[in-house]
Amino acid sequence: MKKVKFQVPTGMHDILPSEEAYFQKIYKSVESISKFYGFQKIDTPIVEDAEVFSKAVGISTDIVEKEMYVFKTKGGDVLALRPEGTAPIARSYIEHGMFNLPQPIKFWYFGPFFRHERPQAGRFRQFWQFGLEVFGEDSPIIDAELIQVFYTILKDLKFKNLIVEVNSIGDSQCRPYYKKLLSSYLRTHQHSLCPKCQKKIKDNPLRVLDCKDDRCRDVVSRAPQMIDHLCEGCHNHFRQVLEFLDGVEIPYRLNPYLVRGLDYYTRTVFEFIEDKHSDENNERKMELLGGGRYDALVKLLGGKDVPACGGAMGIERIIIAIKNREKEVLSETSPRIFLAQLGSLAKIKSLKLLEEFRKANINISQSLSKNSLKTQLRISDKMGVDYTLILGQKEAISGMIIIRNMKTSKQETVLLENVIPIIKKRLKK
RNA sequence: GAGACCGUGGUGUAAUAGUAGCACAAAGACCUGUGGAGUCUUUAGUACGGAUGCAAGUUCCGUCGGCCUCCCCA
Repeated sequence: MKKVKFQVPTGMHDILPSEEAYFQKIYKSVESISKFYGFQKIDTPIVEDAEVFSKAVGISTDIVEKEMYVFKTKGGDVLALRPEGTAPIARSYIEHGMFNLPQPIKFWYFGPFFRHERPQAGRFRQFWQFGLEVFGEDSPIIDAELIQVFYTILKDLKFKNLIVEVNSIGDSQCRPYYKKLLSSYLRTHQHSLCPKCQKKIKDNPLRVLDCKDDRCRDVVSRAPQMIDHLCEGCHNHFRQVLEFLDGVEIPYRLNPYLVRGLDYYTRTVFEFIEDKHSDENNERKMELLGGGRYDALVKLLGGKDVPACGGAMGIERIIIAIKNREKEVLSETSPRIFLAQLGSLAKIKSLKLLEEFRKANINISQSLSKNSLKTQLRISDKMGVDYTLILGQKEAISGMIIIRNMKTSKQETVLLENVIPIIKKRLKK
């Protein structure tokens, strides 16, 4: 082979068969649990009108401002590779008049998303997300149910020590007031903030809250908190969400500094992290999942005034966490039966037999192109099958077949037409 | 967008500036009647471009990638 000329674009990756096992495991888990809780699958295009995102996510957010892949089509449309999943689904909800369907309406999705960022641990330019969205219901039970479904999924994927961080960031009634309060507080302590945060005071004071700079944290720790300034509606809503979470015994932690980077959120916001009770290797906590309520989004995108709530989980991050935790490497389930053949008549009969196995829904492997029995047994051994069927010239002529137990090396000769029922029985043991 | 470190066959690793080697993996043969082993053979590499120098995997510069941090987020 000569020099490799092409390689995957920066920050993107091929999902090779060995990696695919992890995706499949996660997919199966999210699919069955989502379905159980009444979510329906939805897929939207990989690209959308760029304005869908600039309007929904916010024109001044990093995601839209710096990280979106935008291009112009031949027809002149300005499209963007989707950087997140909520806005497109809201668009679809509006476009198809789904507010005329019985509400609430619940969706789940699983697919690739794109952000032009500098890649690093658990962060890619093409990454996969699983997400849930609920439209048309403002009851706090929805917020709690959503958190519970995500929690159940992560539990199903064997996550332990999960902590849900929650906060309420208010709505259009109370947030503007709080923003003013916060920025005037911050302004009086401007000199003790990091330079970046000093700039944020004016247009996005909320972001100062989750700055990691020690100076800012100090100032923030004495700052007024949103939860103390919620309007009555938001306050009640949040209180009920917490009550429901208590009811289902989900471990949560109030984090008054939790704000999200997307503009469309209102009221409840949440993030899931895995609590690494400070092991010797002080791993940074990685956000596995994030979401919240976005009651104003549908209207903002031109629909009716429909409340909604949702969240999304980063598949690659889940996989990293699983790999950190489990030594054993996941692999796709391999067949437990191998068919070895010898001679041209046996080859022909093998083709027929394989088809019978397929119809009987039994996974069977083979290597028809190999002639040496030794080679075939070696291959079957490497695959780790339980039984190898040997169809040689003698057997092919007399209508028999050998079943070899690979563990005990014992073998028996049976009638060819009986082999499937016999194998079925054996596999059940 | 800023910064740190790194880049040798498919993988893992060697090579004071002086013959790019080893192991594993893979393919084939022994082997068309019985696997886990063996023997033999084969495949395959200094990311790319430039500079210095008799000589560069090794030094220098640039590019491209990887990885990690900041930022932000899933």
